Amino acid sequence: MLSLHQLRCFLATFEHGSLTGAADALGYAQPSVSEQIRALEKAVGAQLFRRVGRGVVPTTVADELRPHAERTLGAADEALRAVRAAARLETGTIRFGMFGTARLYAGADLVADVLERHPGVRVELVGQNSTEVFDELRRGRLEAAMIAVPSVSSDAMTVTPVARDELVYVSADPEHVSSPVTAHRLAQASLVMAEATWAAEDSTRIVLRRMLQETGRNPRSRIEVEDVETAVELVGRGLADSVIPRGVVDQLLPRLAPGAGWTSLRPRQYDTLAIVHRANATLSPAARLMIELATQRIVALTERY
Amino acid sequence: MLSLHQLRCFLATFEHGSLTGAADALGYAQPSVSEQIRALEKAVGAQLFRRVGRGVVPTTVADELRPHAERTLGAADEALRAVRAAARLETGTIRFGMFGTARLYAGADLVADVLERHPGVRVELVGQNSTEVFDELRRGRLEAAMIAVPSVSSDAMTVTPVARDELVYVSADPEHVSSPVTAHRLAQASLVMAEATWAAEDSTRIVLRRMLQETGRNPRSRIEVEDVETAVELVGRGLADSVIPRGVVDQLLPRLAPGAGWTSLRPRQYDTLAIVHRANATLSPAARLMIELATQRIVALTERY
DNA sequence: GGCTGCCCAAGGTCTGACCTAGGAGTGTGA
DNA sequence: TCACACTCCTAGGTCAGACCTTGGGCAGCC
Repeated sequence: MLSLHQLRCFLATFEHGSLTGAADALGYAQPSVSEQIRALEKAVGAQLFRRVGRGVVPTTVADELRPHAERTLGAADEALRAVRAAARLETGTIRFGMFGTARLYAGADLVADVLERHPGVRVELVGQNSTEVFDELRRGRLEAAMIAVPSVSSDAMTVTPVARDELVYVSADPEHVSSPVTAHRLAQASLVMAEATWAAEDSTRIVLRRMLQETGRNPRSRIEVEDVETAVELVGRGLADSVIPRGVVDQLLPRLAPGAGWTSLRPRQYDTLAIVHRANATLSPAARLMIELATQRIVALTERY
Repeated sequence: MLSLHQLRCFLATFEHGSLTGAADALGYAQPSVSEQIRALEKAVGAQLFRRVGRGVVPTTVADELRPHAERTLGAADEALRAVRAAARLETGTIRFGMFGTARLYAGADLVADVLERHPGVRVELVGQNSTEVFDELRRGRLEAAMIAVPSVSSDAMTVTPVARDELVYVSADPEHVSSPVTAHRLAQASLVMAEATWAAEDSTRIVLRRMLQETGRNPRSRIEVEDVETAVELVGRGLADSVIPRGVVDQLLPRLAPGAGWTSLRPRQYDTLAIVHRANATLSPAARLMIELATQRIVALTERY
């Protein structure tokens, strides 16, 4: 069986024209190199050197092999170099999970933070929705993520809360936000909710459903849209009200719904922002980096309230 | 230390998403593959797979490694393929030594013979002069050769005579070739001799010198030229006479010296055409091929006389 | 909750990669 | 021409590691 070690010995021997010289250069005893060459000759099925009194002389078959040996060793070196660079976060890809709305107020800054410290890397922020991200984590396709969880609990996952974000009621009608919104009023509201695809599992809705269960009603939305931006824009046009995280309010309301206002729910409701990864997993440097930077960003944004 | 074996296991695991699957595909037990992956991870200094309940999932570092691993294994395969093809005489170079005049009457045909049987190979017929070729052989740069030797004898070389070629006297003056030329007449002749560079060691001259030693004279040439063609042409113009192998007479006289004639020496003198290679050397298929074909050609040409 | 499938860990065998020591051949210099 | 220097090979011994089998733990599925 062919091996890189044999090729290394072959090249050294070829260049020195001598097994002893090659052995010295490689730091081995001469018989060791001799053995490798013999093994290589057996592997390729042809004599590579003529043993001629003083030293050895490559055959034409050796001439043929040499460029291929160099290419092979070069490719192996390159592989090692590339992987080490990736492991040191000099190149390669950093993949991190993040749910849709969190990405709205921390995503771009987080990516900027990473790129500043590690200019060579690619960054992938994956996941539109918390539960989707959660699933990727369970399957191991994702190492760690920042997600919004209504209740902090899991068995196979380690969930580390880093901040909480209040869910607030937004509306273009000043009367709707003149005082905190109770469960009763919420049940009657005409709402637009984002993340249509994942409606049933969306974290915000789970919170709302739990709130409304006390009144014996089911939460109903009048409009379903895919992204929060659209939802906020619809609120701005006065077509519906919505419930969104407080952080998103600061980020989107001035731009997309300048006339709208907001108020708390009563009782106040919160999404918990947490770092999640598989239990018993040792985290890679890349994951640790992302967790640290994401936490800093989220905490800085949410502790102002 | 990185090894091809590790890369093979890595790729199989990557593709199957499972150590067991990779082990089955490679024909190993699962713990063996597991061990290789662990060794590879240690070698590159990064985790390549997350062990996640059912199966394993490649990390982004593994994504980075994969194309390099494929390139490396591909290059190794290519190396093996190229060398095996060269060893089977499908590609690569065949190098064979041949002295100047022999090449004149067998060279082109010999090359044609080789190319007909092995269309993919390159052919190198090296050596202008017998002694030069002999030296290349001693140094191992050449595996085997057909050379002209005045006397068949050597210590470190195996010399196998395959034919002999008579040395004949050629002249444009019919009177000079009307009867066999004795040593006495030869000593007085005005001669043109080829292979000026190697004058002292040229095989033909050694024969002549030995012949003339009996008369107590030294051979003297009036003209020295590099190649036999020029010598024959000068003979054709009547500027000098010469002594050349009989085979060359048939080949060159009609074309380069149409008016010239030839006669034997008295006593007759011969160059021995022999296959030479280092003693105790096992010959490669390429060398055996060249020896066989060259012998056939030379024998076919010389046995007519 | 049992079953299956997958991984790791432990322990044993055997190949092969390495060493040292000694013998044979060749080229060089006295 | 002889001895020395240099190269290669062979022989025999050590040790790492590549492979195996067996058994245990954990996740996902019926």
